[in-house]
Amino acid sequence: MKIAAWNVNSLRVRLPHVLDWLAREQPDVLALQETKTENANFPVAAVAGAGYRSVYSGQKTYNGVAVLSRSDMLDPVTDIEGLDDPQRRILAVTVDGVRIVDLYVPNGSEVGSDKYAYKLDWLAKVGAWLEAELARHPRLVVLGDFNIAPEDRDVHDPEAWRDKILCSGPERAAFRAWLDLGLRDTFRQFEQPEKSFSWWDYRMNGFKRNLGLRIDHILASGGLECLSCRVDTGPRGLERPSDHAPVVAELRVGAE
DNA sequence: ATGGTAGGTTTCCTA
Repeated sequence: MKIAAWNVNSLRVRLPHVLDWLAREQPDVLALQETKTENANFPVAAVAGAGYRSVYSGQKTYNGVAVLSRSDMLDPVTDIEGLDDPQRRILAVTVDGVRIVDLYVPNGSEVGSDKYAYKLDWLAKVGAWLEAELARHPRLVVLGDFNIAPEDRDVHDPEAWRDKILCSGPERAAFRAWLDLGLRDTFRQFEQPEKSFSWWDYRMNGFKRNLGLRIDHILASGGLECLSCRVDTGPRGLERPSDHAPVVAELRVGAE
């Protein structure tokens, strides 16, 4: 299964990039974040024209997640017990026996802010749900925009970002706690170029100067073998790009 | 400490 995660920062604006990328990369599954599209306006027909089915959980203006797949998607879940959240950030589906959890983790704005407290609470509650989801589904993928750079090597300037949002100790601890549930960061299973990132600020020529962070991730459970994982920086260099690049992994059902 | 850019039922909010 070739699977990818991409924060598109408005699917309406990015639809041409997404359709071109699907045609070129031919993934089995593409998980989108920040679609910023109400369900009634989701571009189902354009996506179907590219050979993909759509499942989505959207809202006006902010957030929004969707999964595009060549195969049927079963048992969609958009809300979890104990998290009464109107923000559309979670979408789980099952494709070919693999449980796929598409997440748009809250940004958190600033360490110490109300949004930061919401982020940490969200991470704890979703983590508890993932633990149960892992017990139900030995073949589990958790992917999307985590808004967490797990380690200093995931940050272009670790000292400037020290204890800042996306890099703070509690955020990194929450990420590690998710790994400790039995998930692997597939990107780090392979040798990677130095300064590999998945997001670059639109400001200050961030992409051209590679002033990025690696905050988009594909985590896989022990029931899945990962054959490769990379960031495709190509779309970030296009005209009118998303500020994120797609992360792509090849998974195979393992022995477990 | 500030600002730069992008998207959105836009004159601020979010990232």
